[in-house]
Amino acid sequence: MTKLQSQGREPFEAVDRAPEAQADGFATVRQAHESEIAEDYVELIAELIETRGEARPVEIAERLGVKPPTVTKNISRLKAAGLVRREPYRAIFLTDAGQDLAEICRRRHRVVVAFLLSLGIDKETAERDAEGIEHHVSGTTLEAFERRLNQK
Amino acid sequence: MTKLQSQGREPFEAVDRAPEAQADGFATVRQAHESEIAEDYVELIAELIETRGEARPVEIAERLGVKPPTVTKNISRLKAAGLVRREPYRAIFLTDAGQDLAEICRRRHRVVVAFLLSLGIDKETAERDAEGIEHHVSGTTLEAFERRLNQK
DNA sequence: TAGATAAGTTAGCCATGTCTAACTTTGTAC
DNA sequence: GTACAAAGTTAGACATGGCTAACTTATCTA
Repeated sequence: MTKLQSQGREPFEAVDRAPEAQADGFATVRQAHESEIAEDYVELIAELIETRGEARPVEIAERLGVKPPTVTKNISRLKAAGLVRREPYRAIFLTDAGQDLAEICRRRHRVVVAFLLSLGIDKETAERDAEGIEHHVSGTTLEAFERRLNQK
Repeated sequence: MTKLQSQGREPFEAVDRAPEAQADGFATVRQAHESEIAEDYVELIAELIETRGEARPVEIAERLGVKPPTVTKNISRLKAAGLVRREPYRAIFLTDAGQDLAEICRRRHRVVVAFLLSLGIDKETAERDAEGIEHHVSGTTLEAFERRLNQK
């Protein structure tokens, strides 16, 4: 666990943590990065299927701000991971696992955005920051956000 | 800008954003990833200098949970970026630019941790989540966190 | 139904960030 | 002052996630 907080020289003193705990934290962040792409893709695919009727690479590329070959490559990885189902040159569908993941991500995304908005942050910033923050919000923290949202 | 929120079928409806705004958001996240390592390193180096008197690769490796060669490689990049000063086989020092960045990062880190703690989240989780979240918190959001902290 | 255009893929490049194995340097303890 | 252990570096591999250029497939339209 963590040691006690130190003397309080500064307004918010750094919590002095055990090296392994700190290393674990960074490992968690690195792991989160690896799943971010999968999460962003399934989230976006679910969104596109809902709003557009289907998810096409060209649209995914546009929304993510990347080029089509990047999408092709990443979709293959998603397929290998069992998250999407698809034939070459056709639209992209989510497997059950993909849909479950999308559901979790979209819900988490909405909670984070709503929470930021509740702090008085403007929509554009809330969406922008949520995009990055959401992947690093643990279940515990997400619950805290929801608790705060409900008690308002 | 964003369109208006839609019908509200779900508890938190997804905000329907223009594709370019969304793409910008993802681009911002990708950019943030590129500076994360630099930020983590200078933050940690500043911390080690303060608490241990000097920053050594072996300790950085231990704290970040990576192997020494990884640290060597990343420190070279930091040196190339003008953030650290150092001779091979000797301790690592921050340049003025590195110190400025460290200061900003440490302050942001402390605010994020304090904010999470203020939501009733336990220390270990707060530290862990902050490690990932801090790199994606814009100035606007950081201010909102501080405002909230001060008004308690 | 033939061509043109748009969409999608493949191939191959690059940078990042991790690793292991092997080597060099530093510092210390006799 | 030498030898050994610890710290640090170098070399080289690998996966990820971008890109461009060139090719293939699908679609639409005249």
